Amino acid sequence: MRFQEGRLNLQPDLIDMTFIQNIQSAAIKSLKEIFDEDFTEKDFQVNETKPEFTGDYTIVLFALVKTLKLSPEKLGATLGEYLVKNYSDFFSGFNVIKGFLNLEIAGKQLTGLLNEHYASEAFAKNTSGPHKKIMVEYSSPNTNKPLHLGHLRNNFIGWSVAEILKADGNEVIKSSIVNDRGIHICKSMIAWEMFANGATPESTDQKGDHLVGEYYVQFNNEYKREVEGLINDGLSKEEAEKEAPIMLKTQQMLLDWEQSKPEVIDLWKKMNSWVYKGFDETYKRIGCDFDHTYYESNTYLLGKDIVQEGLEKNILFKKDDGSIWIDLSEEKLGEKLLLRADGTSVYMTQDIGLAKQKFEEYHLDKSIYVIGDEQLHHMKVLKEILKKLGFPFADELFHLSYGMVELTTGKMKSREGTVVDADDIVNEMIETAAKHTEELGKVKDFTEDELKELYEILGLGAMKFYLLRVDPKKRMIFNPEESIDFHGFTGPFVQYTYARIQSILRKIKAEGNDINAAETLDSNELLPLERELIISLEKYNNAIQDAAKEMTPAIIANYVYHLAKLFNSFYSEHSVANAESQEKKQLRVRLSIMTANVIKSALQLLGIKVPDRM
RNA sequence: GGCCCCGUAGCUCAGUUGGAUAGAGCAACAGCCUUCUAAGCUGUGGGUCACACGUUCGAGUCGUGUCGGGGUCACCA
Repeated sequence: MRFQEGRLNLQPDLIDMTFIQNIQSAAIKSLKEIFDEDFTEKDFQVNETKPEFTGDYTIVLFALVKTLKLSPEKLGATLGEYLVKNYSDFFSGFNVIKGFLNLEIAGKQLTGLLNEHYASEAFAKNTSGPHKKIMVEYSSPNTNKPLHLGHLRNNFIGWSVAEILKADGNEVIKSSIVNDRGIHICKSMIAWEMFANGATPESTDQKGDHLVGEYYVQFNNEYKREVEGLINDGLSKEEAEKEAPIMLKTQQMLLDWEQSKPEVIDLWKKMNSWVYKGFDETYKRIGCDFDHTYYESNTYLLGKDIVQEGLEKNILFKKDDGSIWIDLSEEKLGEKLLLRADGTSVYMTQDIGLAKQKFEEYHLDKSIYVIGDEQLHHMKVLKEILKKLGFPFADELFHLSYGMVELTTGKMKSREGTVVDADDIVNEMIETAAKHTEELGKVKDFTEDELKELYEILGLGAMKFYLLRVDPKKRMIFNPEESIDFHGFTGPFVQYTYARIQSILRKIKAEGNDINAAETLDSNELLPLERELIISLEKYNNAIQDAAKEMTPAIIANYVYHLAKLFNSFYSEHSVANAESQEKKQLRVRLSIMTANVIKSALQLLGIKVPDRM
């Protein structure tokens, strides 16, 4: 955020910063001038002032007291006076309570911020930023079953983190690796051959991913049945699991696939295409997109040459049976197999190859993997192997791990069919949105299409906000019995605030006012809620930076909720259209426009759209 | 068993590099629509921040230990 030059008598290098950064800089400079002591921003804290005290920002003095050998009260008074005197355009007052120096930001500074930024839709987005090239891999589905609630969390987090990193000034490539081969894919194929009688998405009027998923479940039912039968015939559990005919058939199919047997490849292509079509529909609906899609069927042989090289350099070693390993016992990660005795590769081998390919293809500075936390160990090992193999990019791999979504009734398991299906839950949310909207009856003049669009905006808004407001790394519990709320700390709450602001602006325009009148406001007298709102708007910048640094959309969700909440208080307390004076009206119009812009922008980072009416 | 993560109000979650009397929403209760949309606003009740010790001016936050929950330690992906 920029302060207007000339308005603020800070040094030129202090201009391009947030309020907090400005306060830190001003304090450091003042301390140097008063006491001739050098401090950095890490030596003391600048916080927001707690509501029960007067002031906007607070400098915590305790840490400075030791060095300066002054009482906190004396230091606070000295520094406060100096700051207000020398930065009079920025600070209008101060008070000291115990070790806390509370500072008030000058009203002029706040109205100045409004004047400059209220109409900017790109407010707080970083355009001069680090410009790092970052790949965010997310979603990465299996083609043997439809997406469920856990995948939605992954998709929303991945998409949103990518957008947040863009807003923080980086170039971002969204990618996905489709897990389209392997024994699990063959399971659905075998079951389809055995039980489907040629059923297709068209013949059953079903989404392709759902159809294929059904046969994956059916495989497991049949497998279980066969194993039980064999155990009854006297086989041990292990033997039965190995000998079950359906499993033997599946393993044969995997071999046939690897040898490109035409009828297997044809079936594989056919069933995969059904799934892709289904996925595309879901992705489109939930607003996910990818700049590049990798397919495991193309990448599963990657990494073999790297392993050979590693062997030649003695970084890896060969066991008597010919299998190739890496020794990570120094890192307390044990030994890890990289190539089987028969020369075929494992999951890790491919990940090594793909990591390298990504960095080389895109010249990345950083590669982020949005993957569930059950793979923390795998990703740790991957990173360590790459490091040992001498790849400099190893340090730039980042596993953005997120916790499982669990149900109140227990874990979701695709194999057992105990999942909350992604399409189902999205449909439910949209239906709920429709129900609420109809009950309230505020948009009776909407056309069918307008209503449909509104329901999608609200239903998906509720859904996305619900999954994104929680810190990704924490696992979360979902109660399928209770539908996701539309009141309180929710997407629709924030969307509602936006819609109400649009309503205000419509009214003011309808009265013949120009809401973009060019005159500059110079009011120094702001009411408490007006002050709080501007200060809250200013913090959007911090929210983006923090969210990008921590890679968590939850920071944006919390920020925008608090902003909306604050605006709602302001809304019920003060009138915009019937403000006490023309000047107040102008101020509040700008405040409303800027709030709406920031809400729209922040929700956009979460993949949530805003309605003009609801 | 080894390693990793988590434990904050009845429930779901915030709580910035340690800072002032730990905050929201839901649920409960009480108010507020003749005034820009009540999907809203205002208020009340609700806490041994799992437990113990330690570090220090100060600990929900850092350290050690204990208890409880989860994950992982595949020639699966």
